[in-house]
Amino acid sequence: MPELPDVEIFKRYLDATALRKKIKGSNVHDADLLDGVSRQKLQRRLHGERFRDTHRHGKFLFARFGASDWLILHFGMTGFLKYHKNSDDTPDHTRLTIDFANGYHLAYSCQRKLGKISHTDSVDHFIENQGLGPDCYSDRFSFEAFTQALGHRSGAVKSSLMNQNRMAGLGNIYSDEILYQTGIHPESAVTRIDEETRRTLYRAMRRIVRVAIDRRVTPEDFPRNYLIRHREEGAGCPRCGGTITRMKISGRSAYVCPYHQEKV
DNA sequence: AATATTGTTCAGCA
DNA sequence: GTGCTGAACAATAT
Repeated sequence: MPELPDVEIFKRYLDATALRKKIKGSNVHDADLLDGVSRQKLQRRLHGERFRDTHRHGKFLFARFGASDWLILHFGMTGFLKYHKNSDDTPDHTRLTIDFANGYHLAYSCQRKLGKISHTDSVDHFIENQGLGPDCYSDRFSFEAFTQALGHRSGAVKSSLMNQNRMAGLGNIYSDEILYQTGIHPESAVTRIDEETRRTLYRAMRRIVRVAIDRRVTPEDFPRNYLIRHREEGAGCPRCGGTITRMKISGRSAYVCPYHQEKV
């Protein structure tokens, strides 16, 4: 699940639950996921602190504790958070637990271990070092910034939308959705897309991310004519009566309605 | 059994 | 050096 809208929901969840609660301790259950920080260092630093502030950039969630210590969570393909009291409610595949003085725990679960747990004292430096492009849902991400991020790329437009170094936040599901709703074939070359179409693409991106967050990324609550509700081979396209097909682009499955998504 | 799955990274190639 | 593609990574589900 975790693309930008999912991570935004995780951020709000953390804000509504674990923020400002006193941290009694923490436990990194699986050191495989640690990136650039040792288990001892992270556990020692968290001890006795509180999360004071959160931030999201693309698919990364940052939670500040202490003066300038940030816990960084990336959710890979299967990560999520759960704030719970009873140990019975601990999710399967919990890789990190943070224990609060009020008896609650924040669990970070990640079945497929493709997520990352790290630490930084500067979010800006982390974003820089990671080579992340601007957050594609930020107020500052204007149409001009979008145009610049796409650049004059040679490859398929879907690959550029998903390239975190150009703009951060979109993954396989939402890049498909954006292209589906704008009627652009995912293999279209970026350079062949004219300004008017690019503007349509930009607007669709902003709208779709907003709708996804508003609906709490619950697919059943998405409008019925969204691709996400019909994301399987052979499904009927609710916009034109065509048939949804699957194809490989940059090693990922792209779902497309070839009847109304034209290659340009 | 084979193949699928929302993510990133890195080798290989043009 | 640049930029793109596809395999690899891990753990299931179908």
